[in-house]
Amino acid sequence: MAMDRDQVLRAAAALLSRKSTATMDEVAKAAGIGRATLHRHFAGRDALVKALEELGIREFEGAFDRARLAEGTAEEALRRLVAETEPNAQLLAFLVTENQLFEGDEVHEGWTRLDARVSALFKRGQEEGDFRIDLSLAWLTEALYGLIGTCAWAVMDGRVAAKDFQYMVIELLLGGARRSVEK
Amino acid sequence: MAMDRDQVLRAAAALLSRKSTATMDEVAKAAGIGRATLHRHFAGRDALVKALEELGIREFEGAFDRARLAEGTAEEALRRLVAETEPNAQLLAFLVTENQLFEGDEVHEGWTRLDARVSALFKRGQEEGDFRIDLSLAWLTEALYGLIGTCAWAVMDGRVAAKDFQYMVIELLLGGARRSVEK
DNA sequence: CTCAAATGAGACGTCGATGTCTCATTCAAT
DNA sequence: ATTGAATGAGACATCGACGTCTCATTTGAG
Repeated sequence: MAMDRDQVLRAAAALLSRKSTATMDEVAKAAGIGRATLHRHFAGRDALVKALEELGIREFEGAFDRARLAEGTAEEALRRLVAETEPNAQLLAFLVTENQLFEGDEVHEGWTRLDARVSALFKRGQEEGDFRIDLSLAWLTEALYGLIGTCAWAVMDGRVAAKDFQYMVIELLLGGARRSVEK
Repeated sequence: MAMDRDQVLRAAAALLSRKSTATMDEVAKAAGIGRATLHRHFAGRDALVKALEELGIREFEGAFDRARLAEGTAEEALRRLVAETEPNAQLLAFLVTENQLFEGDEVHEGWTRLDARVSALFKRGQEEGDFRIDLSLAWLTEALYGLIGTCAWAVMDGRVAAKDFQYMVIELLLGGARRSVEK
């Protein structure tokens, strides 16, 4: 069975999101190709992870574009963003935890761009009076990634229904657990 | 230099929380003991991780006890819980991501107990009208762990100030990012 | 159909981490 | 001071994953 390089990447992403220590052999099996062919596409494990990172960045830049973060209220934009992000939530979870390992290494420039876009969205929300100003932009950004990743894991483990993903992430992120009076 | 078994465990926890792929040799160095001695304490890497898991469970059971989850409002109890959890937030982050790897293996019974206590706290909050009922108990529990771990990482990376840890976690978890009218 | 390119399966050799072992040294209790 | 236990350093074999290579087979374009 022959697969496009992108299809291989997506299969690898699906596997590695669940089992980040999976062997190259397991990745090849999961992609339905031979290990040799996998090595023909990606020089090694590092190259594979780097390619996954770039796939993720591509996907999320696309998702950010589709979410039209500048339109409507910041809250509406954030809702669209979570919705657009859902298909790649597992990949995000993988990349976020993977990035924890890179200590000294410089962070991929693409992440900086994405962080800046998220941060700008939260900033707009704060300036327009929709979001709290006592939570730092950096923390709101991290919390968004964290909640998406956490919920992706919870869905994988069956603790949260897949259909509830968007609702759970966005409602907790926006409204929190406290029951407010006007609700 | 001789170290107590528990001191070794804490040193290992501190290292592995930041670099989960650290070598047994690195762990030994970090603990200030020889690799042979490390092996005398823990049969192997698996045994070390299992011991770390049990240390974590012990610590968190203690933290839960000190937080007196049954007293006061659920919100107050949750605030105390986050405060008591902070010293071991890195360990929690490590164990949560590590647990993602155990696929078929059964989950440690201690986690089930802890999950039940957190879940019961959120349930109490829902029944007393303090917490929203449209967010499932399982999700609230996962989100608590996720936000603690995410914030622990953010602090390690310097994106969030250590002194803000409790505030950022509890405020986002309870109130969310939205600016509500009565605040 | 023909043939060149790509693939899959497997056989290597390499390397790093692991786990065991030995032995000299240190530590602590007596 | 003496002695037995614990430790640190290092040697050693093992094992798993990796990366490269070969070769028979398949694929696909002409």
